[in-house]
Amino acid sequence: MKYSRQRELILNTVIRLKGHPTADMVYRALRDELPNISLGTVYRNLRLLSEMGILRRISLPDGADRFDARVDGHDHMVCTRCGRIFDISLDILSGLEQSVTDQTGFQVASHSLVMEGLCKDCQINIQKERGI
Amino acid sequence: MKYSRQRELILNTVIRLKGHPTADMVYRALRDELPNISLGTVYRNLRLLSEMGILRRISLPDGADRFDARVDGHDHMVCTRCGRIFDISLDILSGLEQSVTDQTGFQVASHSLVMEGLCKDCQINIQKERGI
DNA sequence: TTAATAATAGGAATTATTACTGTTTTTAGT
DNA sequence: ACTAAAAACAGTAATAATTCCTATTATTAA
Repeated sequence: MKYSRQRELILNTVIRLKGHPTADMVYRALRDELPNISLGTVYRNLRLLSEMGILRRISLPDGADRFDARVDGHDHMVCTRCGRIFDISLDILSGLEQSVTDQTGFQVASHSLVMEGLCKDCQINIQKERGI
Repeated sequence: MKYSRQRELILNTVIRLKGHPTADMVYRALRDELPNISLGTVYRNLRLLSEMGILRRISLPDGADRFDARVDGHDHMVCTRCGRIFDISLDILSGLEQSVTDQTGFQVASHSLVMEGLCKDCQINIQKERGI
C-alpha cells in the first residue's frame, strides 16, 4: 500500500471530527483543504482503513455507515431525538462474545450492538418542554 | 387500516419461510400465488407489519433487511460461511437494556445485536475439509 | 348501493455505496 | 535524479435496497 495525501487527510478528518462521521461528512469537511477530492476516494479509503483496523465501521439500523477512530472493543448508543452517537463500554458487555460462544456453540468472531433511546441532554430538554 | 389479501399472504409467507427472509425472498415466494404482486407492495406491508409489532425487522451490517415472525425479545447470529441467521435468547442478554440505562443514564428503548461467526455445522464442515 | 378511503401495480426516484477508466502519484531499483 | 511498475486518484456510471408517486382497484361503513 502506497502513501497518499488524500488517505492521510481522510484519517485525520475522522479523528478531528469526533462524533462518528459518515463518508459524506468526511467528504464535505475535506473540501476546504482538497477542493477536488472525489467522494469515491473517501469511500474507498474509509473502507481500506477499516479493513486494516485503523478505523472502525459502525453500521446503524438506518442511514449511512459511521466511522470511528476508536478501535478498541466498545459499543454504541444512538439518541433518537438529537441523532448523536455515544460510545458505551460496560463490564457486562466485555465478555459478551465469549459467553455466547460458550453457551450456544456458535463461534462468535465479532458483534454489532447499537442501543437506541434518549441521551441525558434530550431527557432534560423534554422535561423542560413539558414544564412550559 | 383495511384488510388486503396481499398483506395477509405476505405475513403468512414470512411465517412459512422461517429463515428470516428478505423482502425480495418474500416477493419471489409469493409470485406463485399472486403473479401480479408488486415488490413495492411487499416492502410497504413488511414495513407496516413491523411498525405494528406483528413482524420484526432485523437490520444486518450488510445486505437487505430481514423479517422475523418471532417478535419477543431475542437477538441474532449470522454465520459468515453459510449465511444462515440464528435466533439467540440468553439470560445475560435479557436485562441488557435495563443494565445500560442504569449504568449510563441513557434511556434505552430498544437495541439491535447481531453476532457474526461460524455456526456449528460450518465448524464441523471446516474440520472435515481440513481432514481431506 | 354507493361514496369514502385505503391499498394496489407498475414505474420513477432516492440513497448509500461500489465499480470502471483514463490520468496522475508514489516508490523501488537503477 | 530517471524510469517503469504499481497504486491511487478524479470523475462518472452502475448497483442495490428501499421509498415515493399516480392512476386504478378493492374494501367497508352508512
